Amino acid sequence: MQERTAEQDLPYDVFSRACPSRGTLEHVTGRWGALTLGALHEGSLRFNELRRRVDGVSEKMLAQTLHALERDGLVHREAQPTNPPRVDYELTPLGREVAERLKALIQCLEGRMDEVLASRERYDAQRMPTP
Amino acid sequence: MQERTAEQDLPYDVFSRACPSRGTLEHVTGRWGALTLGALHEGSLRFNELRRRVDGVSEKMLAQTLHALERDGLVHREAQPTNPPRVDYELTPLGREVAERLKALIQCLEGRMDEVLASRERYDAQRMPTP
DNA sequence: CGGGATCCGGCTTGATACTG
DNA sequence: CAGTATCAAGCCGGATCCCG
Repeated sequence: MQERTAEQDLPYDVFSRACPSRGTLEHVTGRWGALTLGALHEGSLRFNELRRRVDGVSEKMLAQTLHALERDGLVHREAQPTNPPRVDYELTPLGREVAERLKALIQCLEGRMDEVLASRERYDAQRMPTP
Repeated sequence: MQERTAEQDLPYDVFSRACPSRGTLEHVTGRWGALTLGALHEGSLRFNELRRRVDGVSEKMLAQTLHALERDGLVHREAQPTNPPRVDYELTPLGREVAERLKALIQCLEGRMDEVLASRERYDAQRMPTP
């Protein structure tokens, strides 16, 4: 048996610069990726619904984010050739698993923000006694 | 009981542009934040150990990342005034909880990369029939 | 060893305008 | 409605030099 630092013998290691899993992790946890997956975890949404839900995202970045997530197989795009066009985005089974974990992280953070904010105040106070 | 889109009545909502939780989420899930927390989840590490473990990070970005995580109360910095100096970084209890969730996400992704890669090939093939 | 300060190129991002 | 195209700006991130 080989000596290894990782606890499992997975073929993909996000800590390696060259591993493709790092790119996917960045799509998932990126600024807009995380929020997009979080929003879609609550249910299927159309483009502009998503845009409103993810406060602050631009059209371009939302489109770009959705493309990356669709390419990675986390989001499914359902376009209906009607007029006006209607496009729904929803999570794939894989996307749902990822979003589940992401949501656990987000809720953990949201629930502990008081501690975070308190820590920030302590940190800042200690560094800025008398400017 | 109020009608709400969110499933819980938390005071912090990461979907709002102005909520401080969004900033913390970005520190945690940011390019280097996620990998740094992941690395520290395996145990306490010194600056340059961390630098080697998180393949590709520069001194500046690692320092910057560690400051943000320390300020948010996720990482504890233990400096020993020896010569040469020795500084150890370790997760706080709060940081451990966050890292736990993060690790679940990372391992989920690493374990499903074959699906992701297959999806990418399908996506690319469908868009590039004959350049 | 463990950083801080500075410079600077380029990728990411945000407006805006346009299309189907 | 659901995007694409274009372009300028700005911040990210790397390289370098420095210090305790």
